[in-house]
Amino acid sequence: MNSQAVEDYLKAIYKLQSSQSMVVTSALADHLKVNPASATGMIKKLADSNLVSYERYQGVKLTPPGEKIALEVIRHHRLIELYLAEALNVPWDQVHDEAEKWEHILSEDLEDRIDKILGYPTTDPHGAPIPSRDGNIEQRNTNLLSELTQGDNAIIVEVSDDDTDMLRYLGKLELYPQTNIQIISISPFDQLITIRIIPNKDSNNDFVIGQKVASSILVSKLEED
Amino acid sequence: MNSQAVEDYLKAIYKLQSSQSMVVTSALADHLKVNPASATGMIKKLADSNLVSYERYQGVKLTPPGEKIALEVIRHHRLIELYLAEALNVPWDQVHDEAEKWEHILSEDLEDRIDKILGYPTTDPHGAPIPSRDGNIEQRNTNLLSELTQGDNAIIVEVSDDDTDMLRYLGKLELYPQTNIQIISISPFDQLITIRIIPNKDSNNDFVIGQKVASSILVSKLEED
DNA sequence: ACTAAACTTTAGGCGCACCTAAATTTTAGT
DNA sequence: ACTAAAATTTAGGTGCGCCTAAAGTTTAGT
Repeated sequence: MNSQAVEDYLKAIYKLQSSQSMVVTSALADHLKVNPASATGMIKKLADSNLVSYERYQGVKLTPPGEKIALEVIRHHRLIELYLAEALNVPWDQVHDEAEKWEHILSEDLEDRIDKILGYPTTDPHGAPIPSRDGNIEQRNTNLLSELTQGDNAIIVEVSDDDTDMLRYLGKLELYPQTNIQIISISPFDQLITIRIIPNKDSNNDFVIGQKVASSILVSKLEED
Repeated sequence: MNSQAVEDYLKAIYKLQSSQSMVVTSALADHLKVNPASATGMIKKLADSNLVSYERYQGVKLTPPGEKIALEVIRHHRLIELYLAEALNVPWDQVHDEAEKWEHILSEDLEDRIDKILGYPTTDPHGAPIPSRDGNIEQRNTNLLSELTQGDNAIIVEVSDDDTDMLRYLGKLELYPQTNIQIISISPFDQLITIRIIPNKDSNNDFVIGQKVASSILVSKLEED
């Protein structure tokens, strides 16, 4: 087995696993943009290597060794994203695609050098936690921005990193991780959300986002004033 | 055709072409550590794509488009080597192996960013010239250190970059690019070369190198005092 | 000029990850 | 509980770069 393919599959399973506890073949195939039949084939090989546990027609789940590899790749990916942003000034909407390529060839030695230069960071430019070298990853209590209700105060924790256009748009709106926001209102029927960035008292700067944007933002709720 | 394989073949042909004007199948196969039959197969595909010109049983030569790609890859390789050495403190005997992996995935955008950060450099850590973006590479008038004769003064221009152990050894001897040396003597029969590093007047620091080391160093002769 | 050795190419196969089409299993609606 | 639709797997095939073994070409020595 080619290790790049293995890493891509394990990483995809890891990401999909957060929503469902068992990842279904079609979801995996969709995510990797391969035919479901191809995913089945690869899944069987991964199961033979003990990287996933697999039940025919049911789905797939990472084993501990599979999860370890997934977390190593994710660590590489996020360290590289941050390094590209900090050291090479790559805009945050481009770092993901670059990191997708680099994550598979990063040596342990370079990983350590980058980690050190960045000062042992814990989150990437999109706010996602960087797993530790030994495979620990911070668990957070978050909500989708789309789940909030009128009046809620929250801090943006993380934005999804894989949609360049979305990221550029969020950048324009200045919706970065660590930004405090308040939900001013939610319109009935079409669920448009009016938001205010919090240090800003001027209601002229309120703006409206739709469901698609709102569900690409992870927040942590803050106590009301 | 997988582009990594194509790039590796073109780069290898470029390097071998400097010694012979037509590269023979077995030399290419040796360099790439594949079976000669495999090289033949790939050569045919490269010829079909107009990247090399090929005569059965005679050998292979880069076409202009093939050379352009080769020089782009070499530019990537050398920029990355220098970047790793300068920005990430990777020791000079390790940068080659890392660069071998990174050269194939470097985007134009990142290439430019790295080039700029390094101040548009013209040589890599081993003294090899970095091709320009449009594919020009400095031609030099050099000799192998092993070709010099007693009394010659010379400056080290370049050392071969692909032998980790050799590089570590040269580092220990402080034989870096830009170092001035003098050939003190050459022993008969076994051709051992006694060398002095030139700002050093103390003959106690003279040392002896053999043919293998001497032929991994490119020098430019200096006028006698 | 000939022949043996060295080199190169051809022929036939392999594993990889992918694909389409057909068969199987699960699911959801009545 | 049954059946139609949806999801999944199996079967069979592709291109890729690699391999070994056999056949063909060039070369160097007599």
